[in-house]
Amino acid sequence: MLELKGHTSDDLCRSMLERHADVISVQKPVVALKKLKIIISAALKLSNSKGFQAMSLRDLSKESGVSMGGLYAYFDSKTTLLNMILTEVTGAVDRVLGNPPPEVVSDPIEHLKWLIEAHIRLTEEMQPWFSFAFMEAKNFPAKERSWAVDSEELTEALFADVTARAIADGRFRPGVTPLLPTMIKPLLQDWYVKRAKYRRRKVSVEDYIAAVQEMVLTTCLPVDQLAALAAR
Amino acid sequence: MLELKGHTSDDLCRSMLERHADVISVQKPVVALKKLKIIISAALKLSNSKGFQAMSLRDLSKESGVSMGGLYAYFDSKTTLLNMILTEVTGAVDRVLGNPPPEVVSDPIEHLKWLIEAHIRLTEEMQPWFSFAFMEAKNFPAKERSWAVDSEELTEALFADVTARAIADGRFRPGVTPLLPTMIKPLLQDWYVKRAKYRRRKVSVEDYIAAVQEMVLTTCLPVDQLAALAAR
DNA sequence: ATTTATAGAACGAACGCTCGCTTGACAAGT
DNA sequence: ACTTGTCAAGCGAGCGTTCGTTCTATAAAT
Repeated sequence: MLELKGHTSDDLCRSMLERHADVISVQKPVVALKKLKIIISAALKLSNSKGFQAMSLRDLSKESGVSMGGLYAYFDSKTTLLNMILTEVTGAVDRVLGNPPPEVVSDPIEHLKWLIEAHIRLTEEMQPWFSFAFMEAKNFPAKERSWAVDSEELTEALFADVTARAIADGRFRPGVTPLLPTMIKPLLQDWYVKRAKYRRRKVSVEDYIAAVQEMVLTTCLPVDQLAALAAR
Repeated sequence: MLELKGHTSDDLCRSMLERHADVISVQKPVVALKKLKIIISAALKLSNSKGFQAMSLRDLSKESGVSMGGLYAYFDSKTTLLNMILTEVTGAVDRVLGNPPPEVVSDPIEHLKWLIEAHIRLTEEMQPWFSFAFMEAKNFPAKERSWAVDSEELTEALFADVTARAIADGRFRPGVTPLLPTMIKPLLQDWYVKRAKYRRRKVSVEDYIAAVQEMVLTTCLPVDQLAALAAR
């Protein structure tokens, strides 16, 4: 099974500490990491249930057990807190999807299947982070919003690249819709946007990965290869 | 081309006036309709750019040109305003998708294609309303949220029904993923959630409808029918 | 004259954020 | 061994502001 590394909440908070050392006034790394994890986990919990805007810092203080003043040792404004979280999410996407294992890059179809699996597994392990990013990125100041869009387009570009390579190599059915790379994204996003629904219906990650791969491949592979695919 | 009726902003606001006559204190229908249209359109504009929570009633007052007191002649709380809009959206979905033309209901595959087209065309014409519903439904009190989920599941149920009929009739490939009806929804939603992206890329409604139909049908039709489909 | 509609000041609550004070761990000085 | 000094860390009442909502005075329509 595909293994991904470096995005436990521990890893992510450690990365946040480094990235925002200028704004975080707590010096001792052990203390800082421990508290930051608590604060971020509380922030994700509250934001994902009522929205980031609707979460007041008093809510966050109560949920995390850190006082108002204490919170401001970890960020200098509520908007900074938002950006700190969003930055880690896009960072994780770039790091994971941008580094495919060497054995898949030579075959565009294997690469495509890997991208689908890696994306779904990553969002599964970082589920609250992705829900947060998806829900909140829209509602914010022009600056932050535009790079949220950029990040979305960057992911899509990975699918567009691999699709273009497959077409150039004659591995896809002629005339397959040019919208294919665009349409993969919403299928991947549904896994974390509607996570509760899939949990309720007992759909496993593996089920979902297989379903998306099936749908995408049947859309783009040459017709004469589909029988073999279905037979597996 | 498929024609849908009864969901211009005029129709929708008229319906809002009837449905919430108890809460709207303005008596003269002509005046009420005119102003309500202005208020709702301003509310959708502001909400879709900064989020419903972040839209203050002072923003809304300024944008619509209606005073604070004036606004409260049309709703008795900000939450009521939210519900008034959401109610019209789910109402339109039920009305349109629940009434397929007689000529398609006998054939599950035609019915499926019609559902896809009707959903995308409806969300195209009511785009700001659907964006609003999608973005805001999540962040709200248990009551409103649960029926937002219900409404989502109801739409999905229509796809599940028609899929089940197609399978019973032997019209689908054996072993097609049971997740198919679930996965159609995010494809349909992408049209209004990421409307700006598709506009920027000059993707027309017709293009998008065709692409979704292609993707769905290639996933579920028997392999020996796909060549014919591709040839069209 | 009476009803209907509108404007905008006013209100209490809650917001993000600040700041002076307390705490506690640890090292220096005796 | 004990006291003292130091400073990072944490606290929460309070600041100015803005929120949703209400109210009263006025204007318009009938």
